[in-house]
Amino acid sequence: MDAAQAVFLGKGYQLTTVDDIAARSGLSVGALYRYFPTKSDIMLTLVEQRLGRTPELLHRLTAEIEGPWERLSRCVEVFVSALRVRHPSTGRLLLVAWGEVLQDNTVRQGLLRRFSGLIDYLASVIQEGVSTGEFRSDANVTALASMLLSLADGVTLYWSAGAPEIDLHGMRSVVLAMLRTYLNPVPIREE
Amino acid sequence: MDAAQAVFLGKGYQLTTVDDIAARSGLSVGALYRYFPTKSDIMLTLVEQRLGRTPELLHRLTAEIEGPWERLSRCVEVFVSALRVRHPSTGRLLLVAWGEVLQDNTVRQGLLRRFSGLIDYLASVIQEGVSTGEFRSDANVTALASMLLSLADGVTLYWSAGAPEIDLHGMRSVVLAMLRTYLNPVPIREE
Amino acid sequence: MDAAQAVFLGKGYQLTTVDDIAARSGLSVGALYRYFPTKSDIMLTLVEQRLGRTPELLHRLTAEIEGPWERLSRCVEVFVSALRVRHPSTGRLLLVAWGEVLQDNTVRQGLLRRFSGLIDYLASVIQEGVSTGEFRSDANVTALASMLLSLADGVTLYWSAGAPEIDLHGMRSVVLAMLRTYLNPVPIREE
Amino acid sequence: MDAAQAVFLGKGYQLTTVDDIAARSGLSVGALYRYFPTKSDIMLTLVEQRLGRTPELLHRLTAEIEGPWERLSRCVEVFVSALRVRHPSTGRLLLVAWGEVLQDNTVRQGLLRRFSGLIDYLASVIQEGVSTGEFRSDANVTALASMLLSLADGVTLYWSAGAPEIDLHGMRSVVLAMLRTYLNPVPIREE
DNA sequence: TATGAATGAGGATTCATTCAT
DNA sequence: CATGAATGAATCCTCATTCAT
Repeated sequence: MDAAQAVFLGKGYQLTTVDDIAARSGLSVGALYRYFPTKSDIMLTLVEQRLGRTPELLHRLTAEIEGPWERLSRCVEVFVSALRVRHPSTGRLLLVAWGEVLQDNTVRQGLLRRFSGLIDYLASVIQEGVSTGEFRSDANVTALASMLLSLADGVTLYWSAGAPEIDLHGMRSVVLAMLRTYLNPVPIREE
Repeated sequence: MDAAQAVFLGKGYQLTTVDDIAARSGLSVGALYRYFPTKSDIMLTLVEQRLGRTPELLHRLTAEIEGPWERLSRCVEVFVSALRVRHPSTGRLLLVAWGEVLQDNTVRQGLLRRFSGLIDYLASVIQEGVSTGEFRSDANVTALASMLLSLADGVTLYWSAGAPEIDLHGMRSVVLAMLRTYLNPVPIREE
Repeated sequence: MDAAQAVFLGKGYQLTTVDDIAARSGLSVGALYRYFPTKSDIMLTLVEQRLGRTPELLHRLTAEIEGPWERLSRCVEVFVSALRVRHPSTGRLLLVAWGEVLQDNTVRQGLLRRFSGLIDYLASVIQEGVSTGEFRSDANVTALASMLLSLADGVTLYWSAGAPEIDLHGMRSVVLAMLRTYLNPVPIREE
Repeated sequence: MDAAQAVFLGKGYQLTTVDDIAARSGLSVGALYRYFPTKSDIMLTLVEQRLGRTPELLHRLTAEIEGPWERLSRCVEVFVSALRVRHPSTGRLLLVAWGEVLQDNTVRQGLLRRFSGLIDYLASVIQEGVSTGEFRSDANVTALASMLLSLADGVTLYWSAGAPEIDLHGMRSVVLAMLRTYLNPVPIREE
């Protein structure tokens, strides 16, 4: 049923009618309202299910990688492949959700929670590198993490809005290169 | 009159009524419709006036700086101070505009045009550095430019949505440091 | 089950949903519909059970009193104590029922039947007094009976709606005094 | 516009659609909502215009009559002729209003205000008779007034609901006779 | 026989847009 | 040129009633 996120992706939240969702889902309006007290709650649920779980998903997909650098670069990979292949619609959903941030506070909370969750995880990955001495010791861990996340979401927005110039692979290389030179001035070259 | 963008910033586009705008602007609804054929056009005009001019504004504020690195870092500075001090409401406007991307194609075009404009300028700045040999020669100029822009807009979104953890100054430092180490592996150290 | 009249008394007929009734009664909606074909029928049954039986109830409570005057004044007493102590909720139910009179013809019939029944009984009581010569011979029996009943229901309405100024006991005294002086100009004084 | 009370009288408040009112009034729904923020407010306005003014209307029609008894009996006359000839629809409106008492508190307040207003006036009329010695000195003025009013409204309800047995003229005579014998034990006989 | 999920017509309300004044 | 009342389609949500299990 939640797969009726399709409708949101097509027209955005406000232009989507509850009737649209009902039609698409095969349910009746009434049935829909049995499970979601409000149109807004459908959106919220979507935000929590599809977007709110991103932190733990990222964790699951990268936690077992050994070595902070490998894990960090894996995060970048995961992001790129999610955007392009795995969950392209999640990117569009993020776009829809951002659109509701000003008009719906629960959605806003949901997005901010996702933000915090991802920051925390990224920060922990970087912090580990710093602790083991693999990354430069003067790195501002939190700032770096929020930078990466803001970048990721900014890319997601443009990508999902269909910006033609976005060269995902080029950007991935640049980011990885920058991270490496910044975090690992010399040693990485030896490996 | 357009200063009635205030209303959009407060409630978002969809929740704002034409009457709201009229009331705030002191005009009558009828008068409003003399100048804008459609509610959507008010938004579009806003997007073009306030957001579409960003490229030339950035150009004006940084073009006279000498030296590619100085100019590039100046861009970062300009961005941070615009967000925090100069045009904080423009950040929120960007947020509102992103919200309409899926529902209003002209708004989408406006945003993408702004994107291209900014990319072009940033790319030209970087390209100059590469050409003069000040920046590493293998830099992917376009990818770097879109990375910076995506980052900037991602930060703008979270900042305008009120994400508490955003440490603008920390991020600025990190970005500058990363850019420097990446673009200028050795020479910068000599300066 | 019918004790779910409680819900009607709280919100009125229209604002009460069948689900409310089901919840309050402990039955399921389906079960409810096994016994009552329609929401309206629940109301109708209530009207008949609780309001329609008023005539025979009044009869039972006063028929054995000897003497027309005593019986008539007993009717007044019964009314007052029913309203205040015995069946205050029946008063509210009458209020609810009156509200449906225009929208539901069966309810209307029910109320009018109750009206006739009570008129008939009151008229018979008065008629007896006239026949035995205890009451003035020129009394308009029916008009007097409907007057008493209209008065009773008018009082019930205001009382059930929570009119603050209603002084039930004062009104009882006035009514009794008026009835006595009117029906029994002189003789009653001797008794 | 308010003449669209016709629709309420026909179907009752709840069964009447805002569209019904609009159609009947010749306005569009939107226009209706320019003047009344809510369906409920239409009703409330009706209650205040048509029912709330009853006290002052009664005052105007009877205040100039000389003599308390004449004025009191004039009140009864006015009531009867209003119900039968002058404002029969106001009677039905009262019926509709009573129906909303439990579901709409503002309507309830309106009715109670009307009640107080009428009580006050009737009480003042009676009190005058008591003061001049024309009425018995031990009369419970307030109780008598509320009795008369409850009676009037009770009659109105049954009359408006179409109770067939209601003999308005008979009741008027009975009430006047009762009032006279009660208030004026002896002197009236001289007239 | 009981359950309660499903139905979907219906209703109050909003709001972009028009147009007579 | 300005005004703001009027329009009415469109939308979210409710709830009496049904019916498969």
